[in-house]
Amino acid sequence: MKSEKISELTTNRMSIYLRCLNTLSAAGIKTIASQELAEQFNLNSAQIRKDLGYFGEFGVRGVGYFVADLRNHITKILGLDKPHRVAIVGAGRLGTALANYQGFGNSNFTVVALFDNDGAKVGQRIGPEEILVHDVRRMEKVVRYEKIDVAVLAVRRGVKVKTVDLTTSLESLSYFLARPQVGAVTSGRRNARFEEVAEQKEREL
Amino acid sequence: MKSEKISELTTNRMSIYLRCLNTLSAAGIKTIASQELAEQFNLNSAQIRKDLGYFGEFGVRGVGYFVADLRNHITKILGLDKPHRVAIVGAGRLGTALANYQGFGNSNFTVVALFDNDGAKVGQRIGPEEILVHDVRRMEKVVRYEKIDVAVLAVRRGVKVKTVDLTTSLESLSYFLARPQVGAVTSGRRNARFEEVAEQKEREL
DNA sequence: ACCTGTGAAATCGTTCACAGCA
DNA sequence: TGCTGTGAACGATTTCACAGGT
Repeated sequence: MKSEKISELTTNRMSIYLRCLNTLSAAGIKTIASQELAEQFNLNSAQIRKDLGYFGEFGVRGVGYFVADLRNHITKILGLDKPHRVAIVGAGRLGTALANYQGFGNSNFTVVALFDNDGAKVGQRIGPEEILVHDVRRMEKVVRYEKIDVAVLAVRRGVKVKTVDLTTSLESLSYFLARPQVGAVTSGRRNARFEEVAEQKEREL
Repeated sequence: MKSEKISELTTNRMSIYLRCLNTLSAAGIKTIASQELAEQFNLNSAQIRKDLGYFGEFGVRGVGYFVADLRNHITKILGLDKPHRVAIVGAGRLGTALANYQGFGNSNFTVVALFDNDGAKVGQRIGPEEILVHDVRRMEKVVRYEKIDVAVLAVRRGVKVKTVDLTTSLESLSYFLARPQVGAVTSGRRNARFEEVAEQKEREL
């Protein structure tokens, strides 16, 4: 375990390993070798060992990794054992779909607020959780008050539609959130603390 | 212009350049230097010149690139001057949303078929274009008959939700489709000919 | 015997820096 | 002079290969 900078490529893969470990765990599989894990994603087994090696020595020589054990480690490493409070900026179709999306239900990400600059939308409550749509101008205040630590841009003036893998992105982001000062993002030019989810013209998905 | 393998990173950026050129063109701007273009995306100007350099010499020293000209070149390079016929596999919520999605309207991608293994869905017609839902078992036949050259997986058994940038991905894919034998994908582990859009559990977006 | 952990090598991608042309 | 095109330098990431535990 070295204290190098961790690249986003690595944290993305950590998230993928975690999903695989969850499946293995559910299937009752107790141990797994890097070689077997690698075959699931056609990755090189050395890459998996290297990725894990940045964070510690979790394996047993001659055996492999204990599934439950490694799963716990990665969950901690990615900061997924701590809750995250998410704001969605843009209460259009995509933002609304995200607010309704139950897929985060069993994760530690909770959508706690929406923001929009359309006065007609401000004050509305969206989805089963009745999440309030705030005026964007009140963002700073609401972010502080609601202790929001992740923002998802679901709308912005612009030309592009850009969608990212929400689960991997949020889990990867969680890693960097868990290390306020330490790990600067070494790959990619995006600011890891402000994950863009979509930029679109007028029409939304 | 060398005949090197083109990486997916490059074709992705080509798609981005194209979008920018469309905007510049609409704004009536005639020429652009790599430096100015680079500033739009905080990229290095050499990277843009290098990317373009894989495909030819499109610039004029001392001037830059002619917007209309470069736009035409990139459109051709990405194979976007030729139509693509898209099938969506999975007629669940996401697949239906994609079939309804008008965002491809002015592009050369046309959704011509949906597939599902749910007998209740087979035979239905989706969206304003009334795209027919076929039985997955007839996929091979329909693909041939409808001359489908791009498939989008909108559903699959699995655990993950994975979303990719549709526009950039399809445009990038188009490049590799345009070169049947030549350019193998050099980066990434996905098969460029089978672009995955989403894998989800039961519930869909 | 098997599989991890990790330096070293190889590969891949980006940026520099400058020759050369308009 | 200004900007392209590109070899060379650099930096980052992946893969090899093997020493070292169990």
